[in-house]
Amino acid sequence: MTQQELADDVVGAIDDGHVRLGRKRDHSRDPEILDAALEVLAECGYDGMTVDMVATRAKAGKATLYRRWPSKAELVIDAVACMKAAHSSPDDLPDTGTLRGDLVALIRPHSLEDSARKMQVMGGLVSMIARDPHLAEAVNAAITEPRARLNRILMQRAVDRGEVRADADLDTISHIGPSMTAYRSLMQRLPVDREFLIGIIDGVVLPALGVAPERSGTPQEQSQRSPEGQPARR
Amino acid sequence: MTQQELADDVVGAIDDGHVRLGRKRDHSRDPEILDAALEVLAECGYDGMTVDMVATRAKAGKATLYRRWPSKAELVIDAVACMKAAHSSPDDLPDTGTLRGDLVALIRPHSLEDSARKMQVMGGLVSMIARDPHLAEAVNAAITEPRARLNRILMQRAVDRGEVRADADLDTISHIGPSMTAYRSLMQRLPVDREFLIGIIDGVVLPALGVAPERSGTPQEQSQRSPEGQPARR
DNA sequence: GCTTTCCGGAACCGATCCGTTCCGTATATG
DNA sequence: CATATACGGAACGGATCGGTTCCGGAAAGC
Repeated sequence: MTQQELADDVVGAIDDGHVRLGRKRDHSRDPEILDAALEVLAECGYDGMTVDMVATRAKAGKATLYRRWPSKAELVIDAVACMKAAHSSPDDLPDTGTLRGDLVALIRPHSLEDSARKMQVMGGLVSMIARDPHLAEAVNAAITEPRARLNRILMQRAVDRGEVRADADLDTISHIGPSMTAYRSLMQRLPVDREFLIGIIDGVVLPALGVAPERSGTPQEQSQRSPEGQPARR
Repeated sequence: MTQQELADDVVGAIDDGHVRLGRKRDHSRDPEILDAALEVLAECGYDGMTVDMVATRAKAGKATLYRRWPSKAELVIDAVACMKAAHSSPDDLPDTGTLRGDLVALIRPHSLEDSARKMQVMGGLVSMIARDPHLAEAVNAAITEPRARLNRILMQRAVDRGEVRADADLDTISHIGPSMTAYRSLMQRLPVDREFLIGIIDGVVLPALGVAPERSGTPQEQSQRSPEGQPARR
């Protein structure tokens, strides 16, 4: 607890990547552990999650976890923070020429699944967010902000193209999707599927941006055109 | 759970208000207890709330609570269910002549405060909602649905007046306010004030309903009075 | 005034969980 | 092969909490 731990924290000072892990902890198993933490977090929520569950699922010992993180809270904060990593790759930015096309292009099975998982994690953390500003910041930086930023970028591009009104409140509008998705998923417990999201885009987001509801069929009129992938109009 | 409880549930059969509380539990202190439960729930969340806290705050003994409710979970469900009572009074239905006026009229200090409290309770229950369908139903019936219905009624009236498009998806649009309020309050931890709500009404809800912003220069400065004959609806 | 009933308060029990400690072992170094 | 290190696993200690039991006393009924 004293000299022992302090000595452990002395870095080996040689950083040639692979050899000489010498003194300091190597963190090589962090990803598995953090992933397991997120998994349990999504399933059981913060209070329902136990450190043993995480250790077991990561096939690690509880001691290993406590050698690396000082407490359950810090582990969770780290796990949340690491969600941001898998994001903001440039191919996540579609460019179909129209804002509607871009927004719809974001709806893919992988995206739905990823978003659903994030929502579950968020749901499990809500009650804790209210009491731990540090965690609140982590959630905001890892989940809330990236998602809104993505929308904001697409919308700003549309503004620059002259496709939408320049005076629209993008800060507010970029949160419509996340808000209604979270509410539907966590509070109403209804499925967040492609149909729902397209309804939001056509029925809420685009109108808020002053984009006229193009084309005959209003969103409500089932586009009996083709139930699955819409015929790529271009 | 068996004969004992069944016998207890036999009512004294005399309902002259004050005398002869005979066999059944009298429930006279239920309101204080349920209110205390909601208070603690809002502050600490479901898992952070202890039965002792509720008892202490209601100036009751823990035993009294367990005489009336079989478990913490049932107590919480009852507490949530009783939130619905204070609602749906007819004076909660403003009638200003325009939808925007009605929606704005709903924003009052009391309303903001009441809504904030409900959000806190909801936030404390989110992780539990995911795992207890019974509780999920209670939350939906007591919080989610009443709020959306109120919006839906006002909007439907506006539709009947011809103020908004008849083909708008009121089911979706009536959830915009609650969704964005919950997200802002619980996830982003930003204040839900009058300014924010008016921004939602003018920037999101009314545009989604096809009501042109009455404010200055926008694509079509259509007055909200003439509903623009829908081109061949249906 | 006496009895009955219920309530508030406190002690109690069993289970759970965080965080720590200990140990046998697998792996990497030399 | 010998040594050192960290790891997985298990057991432990302390604290908390759900739920139960018990008791002194207050209030209602006779």
